[in-house]
Amino acid sequence: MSDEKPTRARGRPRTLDPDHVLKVAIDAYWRGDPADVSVNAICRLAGVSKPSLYREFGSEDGLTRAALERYAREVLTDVFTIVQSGRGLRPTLDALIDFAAGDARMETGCLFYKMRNGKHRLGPETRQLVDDLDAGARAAYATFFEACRSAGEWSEPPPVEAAARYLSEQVALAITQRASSEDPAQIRASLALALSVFER
Amino acid sequence: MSDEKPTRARGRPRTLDPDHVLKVAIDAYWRGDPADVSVNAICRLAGVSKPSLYREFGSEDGLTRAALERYAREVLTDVFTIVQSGRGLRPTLDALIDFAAGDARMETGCLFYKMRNGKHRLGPETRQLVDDLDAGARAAYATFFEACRSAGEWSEPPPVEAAARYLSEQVALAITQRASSEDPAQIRASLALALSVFER
DNA sequence: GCCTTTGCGTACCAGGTGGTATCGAATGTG
DNA sequence: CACATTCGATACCACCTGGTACGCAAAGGC
Repeated sequence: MSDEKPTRARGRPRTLDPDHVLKVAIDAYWRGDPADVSVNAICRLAGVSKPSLYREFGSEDGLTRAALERYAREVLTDVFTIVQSGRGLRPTLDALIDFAAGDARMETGCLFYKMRNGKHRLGPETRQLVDDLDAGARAAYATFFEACRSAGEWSEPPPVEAAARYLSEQVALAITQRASSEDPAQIRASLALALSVFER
Repeated sequence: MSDEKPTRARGRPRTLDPDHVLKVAIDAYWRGDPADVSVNAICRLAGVSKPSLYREFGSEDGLTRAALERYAREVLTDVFTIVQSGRGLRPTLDALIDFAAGDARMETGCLFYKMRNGKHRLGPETRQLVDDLDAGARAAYATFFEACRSAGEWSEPPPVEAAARYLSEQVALAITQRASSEDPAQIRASLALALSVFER
């Protein structure tokens, strides 16, 4: 493609900073409930006019999708890294517990889970991305259990898909609870209890 | 009190049927997401004018509170009955699993949990009722575990409060998942796995 | 017959939503 | 210089929200 350059600067130079807008949007969506944050609010917070935002992202759906995309790239990556680290069963589960119940970034919950909880309110693009991320996470968990089983670390009845679903939902539950300012210690204890089913 | 009578019929006789309105409201809230059902929609569905509804319930908060109150009286009661049935540990947990993963009424989720999930969107009265019901449920679960411990059926480490929280949240998770049309068999399997921590 | 009392419903309110038409500002190009 | 081109911002759109003012209908009391 020839338009990979920073685009011919012919007309009025742009003052809009899409990166900044996206940061503000992610922060606002993440801190509260995505469904309660309007584009007007984002514009106000980012100091940007509404038409500028719409020129950049096309629609509210485009904005939320871009926000979730970036969030996945910058934050969710860490979870995949943990799961794919190749450590054993117990160390990996412990690392997941640490992340879900301890990581400071999850203090107000997870933007992904917040969007997933209100999936029916999202636009089609964002909803699709949510579904893709969800499927990706479950797949990662499944290959993790598969590896553990191959390594002989785990030979209990639940099939890997069921275990992956279970692990995924327990982590989601724990992180979601952190958004309602519950006691992190109790959240950690509950998650540890839930994941103790993989013990013996 | 002397005004317990059907109220002096002096003026125009009322045609509004609060019972019917409440039924319609509960059904609409329950089927979808309470936050997505407006008073306008309730009025349309119930065939009632908005001022009539406001004369009866005062505000949207009053309506949602009345709906949740009745829902608790008619549906949630069954859960309390199960927990307080005095059966043993395993039978009670199995009955809870049956209810959460099998009961036809939970096919579209639980109105209480739907409201709890979007608690910040509720009015003060309804939110208070949600908190009260939540506390009541946890208390019931706690006394249940206490009884099991006294009966010598259960002597594992988790303190009763932690166990109560855990059980409460696992049941909530299972019922909430049913609202997203997931496979009931998998929901049941996940919940059974989660509650297997109380096994030995 | 009137008058009071009560309830119902139309038609409205202010405020917020996602989204856009339009005009002016700021640049490079001829 | 004038022009095309690109961007930004005001000011608007239709629609929906929770909530209400007000006039009319339907009854009992006198």
